[in-house]
Amino acid sequence: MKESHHSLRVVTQRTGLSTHVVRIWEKRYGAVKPKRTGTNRRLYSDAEIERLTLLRLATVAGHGIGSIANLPLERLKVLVAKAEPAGQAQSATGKTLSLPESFQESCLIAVKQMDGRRFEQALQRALIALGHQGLLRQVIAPLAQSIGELWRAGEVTAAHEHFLSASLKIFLGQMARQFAIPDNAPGIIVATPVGQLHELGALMVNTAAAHLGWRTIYLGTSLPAAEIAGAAAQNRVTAVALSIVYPEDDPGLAQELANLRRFLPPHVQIITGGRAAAAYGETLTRIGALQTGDLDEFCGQLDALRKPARAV
Amino acid sequence: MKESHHSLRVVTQRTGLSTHVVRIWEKRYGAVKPKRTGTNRRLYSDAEIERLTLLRLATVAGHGIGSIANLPLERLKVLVAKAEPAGQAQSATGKTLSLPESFQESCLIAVKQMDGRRFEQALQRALIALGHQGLLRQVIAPLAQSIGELWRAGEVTAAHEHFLSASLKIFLGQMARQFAIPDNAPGIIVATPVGQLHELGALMVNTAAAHLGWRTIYLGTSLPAAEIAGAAAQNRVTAVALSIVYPEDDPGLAQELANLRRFLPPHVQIITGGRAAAAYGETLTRIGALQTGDLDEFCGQLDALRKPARAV
DNA sequence: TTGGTTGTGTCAATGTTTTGTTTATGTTTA
DNA sequence: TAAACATAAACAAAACATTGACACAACCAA
Repeated sequence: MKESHHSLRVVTQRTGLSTHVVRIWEKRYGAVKPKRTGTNRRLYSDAEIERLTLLRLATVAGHGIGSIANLPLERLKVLVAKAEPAGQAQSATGKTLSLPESFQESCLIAVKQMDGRRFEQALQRALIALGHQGLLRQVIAPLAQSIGELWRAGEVTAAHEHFLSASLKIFLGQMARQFAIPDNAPGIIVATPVGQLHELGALMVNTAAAHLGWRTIYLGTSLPAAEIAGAAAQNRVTAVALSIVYPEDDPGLAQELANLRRFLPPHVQIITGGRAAAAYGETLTRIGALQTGDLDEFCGQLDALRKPARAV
Repeated sequence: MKESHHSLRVVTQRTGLSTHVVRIWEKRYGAVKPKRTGTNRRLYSDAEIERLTLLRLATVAGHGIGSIANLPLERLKVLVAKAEPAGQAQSATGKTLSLPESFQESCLIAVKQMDGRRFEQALQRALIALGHQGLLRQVIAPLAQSIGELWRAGEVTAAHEHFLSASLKIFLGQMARQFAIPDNAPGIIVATPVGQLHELGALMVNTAAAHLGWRTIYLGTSLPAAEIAGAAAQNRVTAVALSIVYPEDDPGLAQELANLRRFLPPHVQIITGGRAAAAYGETLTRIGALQTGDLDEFCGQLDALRKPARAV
């Protein structure tokens, strides 16, 4: 039982709600009842943050806050879980295993059946149980990896892989949009460089950055350096994140990366990640790009970047 | 049990009906009888939402609302399951006072600023004003076309085009999943054949089909014929929709299409559309594929297919 | 054919309720 | 001292309800 306490700022960061809304929900509807410090500052528990997150998801799904603010946690989860699909019936599962493996399992089953609705429900449940970061790291990332292995092993077809990829793209894209990012938040461009067609990694990065409160500008795959730089200048971003996954030996890519560094304003940080990023390590080091091994590390780097990036 | 109560807003999101229609169906035909809050707001149960969903699907299939509004749930399910012949052919009303051009304009502004949030807001407003079909035909389709022209004219960069494409993909994907589709609805696979990398057309088709009450299985781009056929067999679909946009002279594609026809069960209809589809017209005719010029036509063909559709 | 009737979806006007945002003013923290 | 937090009140914008009217297609009768 962790009884950690968080400030309002952390709450807004993690729920995507504004400070005003959090306070007014407390005052008008008693949605949460945070403890106070000796000097009257609010202190939120993890449970309350989860509750606020669920409330936001439910309001996005169309429910009025006034009519759901006092619902018990379980009811909220039910509301959110079947928010998107108007499906009914399947309440039978009963078991609420919180193990990431069980979520991967149910996702995989849905993918094998190519059942988009069930797949999304599984993801939604995982989101509720594990949170945004947990969903990304413990379910989606392993899933994207294992589908490739299953395909090579002949257990699933390319169609299943396509299905997973297409479904995940939509889910991730929509997930990143759910956060209320203030206009003065630091900006980051997310894309893949020319020749890199693998999109999932970029979308995961995009979602993670949005969850940390960054204003993300997602530009998809295979974008030339000049275009990235142009977009960076137009939007005054703090960083550019590139996902490099598949071709490990593209000679043009090294050149492209060097160009990007030259075109970009010097204060804009380049961050790279993905399976094939290490193959271009030398170039990346030379141009001063941060290299990221996994999402955890990426989040840490974003947090570090955030401090000095106050003034826009 | 859980006599959960939902606001009118939730109903519109889950059924795809407008608030006006929901209210008028209640008033004129007593289609549902929602409870009220102390302040006279309507409160719908899950059962009523399901009922309204079925009613919408039945009206789309050609039934007059006045003659089916009072049918018991079971009868409605039967009606929808084997969408009977009745009147058919929804004609487009066409006239819209809030001109679509203004929506295109505000969308374009958001794209030029690469402001994802504003873009989505603009689309959302257009959705409310024009409805699902109107949004697709009068805003999204023209938008996707005009961005290409603007790019060739040098008024926007490739980054803007990427931004639009990435944002639209997410929006369309999410739009398609909002409808409550019964499990016994006829299925359709949506994809693009090998070599066809343009995804937007397929996503629009996917959304339109979902709105018409089809159970869609979206598989993304560049899928080999064998894979499509495999997915079709596994999911017992009624049709396969292919979007063919860019390479107009791919000799492999004709072969691929012929293979698809051979691999598919004979009763599965192939429907093709997209700018470059006509270039393969001869092959398409030979394999008995339906060729679609625009979304309107596509919707008509889906309606026609529904009648003889027999879930194996 | 014409002209009326019916069924159906949409729109406008008006008032109420709900909800998010802003303002004003004072306190705490770094 | 500047930025973040707190409270309360006021403001503004959605969303909702109700009524009445209108547009348009389909159908029917003269």
